[in-house]
Amino acid sequence: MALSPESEFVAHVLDIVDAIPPGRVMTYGDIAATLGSRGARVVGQVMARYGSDVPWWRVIRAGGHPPVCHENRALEHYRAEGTPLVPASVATTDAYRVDYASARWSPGE
DNA sequence: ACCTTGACCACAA
DNA sequence: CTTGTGGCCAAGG
Repeated sequence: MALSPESEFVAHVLDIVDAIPPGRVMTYGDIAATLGSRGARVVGQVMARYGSDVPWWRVIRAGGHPPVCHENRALEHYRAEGTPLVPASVATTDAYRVDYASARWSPGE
């Protein structure tokens, strides 16, 4: 449910994600802000439904970690593209996290 | 017009 | 670190 394939929102989101260069990432919130909306969740839903055709691994959450159920797949892409990663400490449940401070990208850069 | 669902975000304890 | 709470937006029922 939610979001029609013809929606401008979907087209815009996919366009932005597709424009993210290798080794760079954006957060759902940043994409939403770029769209002029604060609907970070809507962006997530677009990814969930239409992300199959787009480099979704370059879209991460605000904390620097990829989608909860896709961290393993995303990691392979990150290694292949040379995305700056930060190895997590042994005491944390997170296997890794993206160096968001260095890898964050803005459209038109 | 109201309620439910989400690959979310930020803050507080 | 973990939970909880509230807020955000779009579409379906």
